[in-house]
Amino acid sequence: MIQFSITKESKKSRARLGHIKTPHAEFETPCMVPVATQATVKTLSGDEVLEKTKSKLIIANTFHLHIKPGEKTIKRNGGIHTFMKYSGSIMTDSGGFQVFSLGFGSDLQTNKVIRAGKNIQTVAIGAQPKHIRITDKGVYFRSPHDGRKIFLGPKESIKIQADIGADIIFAFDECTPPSASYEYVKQSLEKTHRWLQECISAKKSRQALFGIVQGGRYKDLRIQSAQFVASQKVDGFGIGGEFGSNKKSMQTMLETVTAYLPKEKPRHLLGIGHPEDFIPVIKSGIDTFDCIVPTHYARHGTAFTSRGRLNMKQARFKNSLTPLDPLCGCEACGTYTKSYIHHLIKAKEILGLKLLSLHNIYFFQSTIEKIRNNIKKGIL
RNA sequence: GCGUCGGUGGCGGAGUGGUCAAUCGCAACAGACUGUAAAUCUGUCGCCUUUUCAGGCUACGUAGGUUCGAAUCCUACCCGACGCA
Repeated sequence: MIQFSITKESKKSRARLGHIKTPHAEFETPCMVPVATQATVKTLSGDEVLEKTKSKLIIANTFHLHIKPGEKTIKRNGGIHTFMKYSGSIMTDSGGFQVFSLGFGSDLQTNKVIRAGKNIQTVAIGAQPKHIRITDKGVYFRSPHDGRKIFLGPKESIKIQADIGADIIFAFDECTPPSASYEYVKQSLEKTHRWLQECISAKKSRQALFGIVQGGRYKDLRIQSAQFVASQKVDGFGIGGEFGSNKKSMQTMLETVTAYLPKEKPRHLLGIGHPEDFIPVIKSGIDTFDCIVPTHYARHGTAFTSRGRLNMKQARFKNSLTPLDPLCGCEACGTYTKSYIHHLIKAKEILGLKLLSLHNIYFFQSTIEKIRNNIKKGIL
């Protein structure tokens, strides 16, 4: 179980300051949740995440941990916290995103957010992805590693998540593709809602269960979903999928959704979080959100800074003796020059990826800390 | 000294008469990435003309030659590897 309290509500927007206490840690919201798909925030140890990136909540993945190493192994280790030696709070995503990423996402070669101008084939009602099969009971996957068949439905997901042992677990949903037709999303939504009820009755543990609001880019479906999930016995809310092809439509949609959610329960936005998204997302009433961006971009050589993105592969940093961001208080910025980090990245040294991951997460959290302060001061 | 094989763009290495500014790999340069299979993917990569499905120039060790046409054939020279003295 978790405790959530709201410490301040903005008068200027739907933003709120909050406090979450889980069996493992407590922290202030809004905050960004680093992604630890395979029980590691890639390149960082649990201690490093906790002590060097200001992150007290991370999110791991049910589907991937089920395949490797298997939930039983994690259980034998005493649960995911002791397994990965992270003493903060942990969420597990249910595997619902893999219904998209290994399904239509893979077929259409698209991400969950479509860039404006990019045309993706519409997914019509009744369509099935090539490599997985979505049924009323759950989803037949193929393991990305060896191709073996894996079935995941609401009961299976909840059971696996119980063994993994995170503080907060998510209901099994279908994350619909951004190009899904209205009819497809409508039908999928009914299934996701049914699955939520099955998740609720399957849950035996004391873990907090978050139900997920879907509905794609269709406002009435989003409202319908928010109302349904709000009516269920859940401890909080996840908001998933895509919200339209521009940032403005995302904020509008999120404001619509949160308006239908009881304010005393926490809201987690799944898989969104470029720095330019922070303010619109937080202003629309989101408490936590996870994103691969800080770590994923780090491994591709990008540093996020108060002066924008830096592509650390570029030769212009070869002899730059200043830190990534002079305003940043992270270990990487306090210790190393851009010249050194540029060298590490060019030389494909692992430390470079690690320092950028550490910096990016710290930078994201610091930026959000400033936003929290602005809410506190009544500016936002 | 004789013989054999070889010298190709930053590097490695294809190509053996025209469709070759030259396959490919690496490096370099630029870009993408939003509930992470992928530390990955995409583009550019001789020089010049504003970018161009456009045009011009210089290129395959050096210098000549054969040919309508040569990185590709011939001659000489230089350099390298190996073999024999």
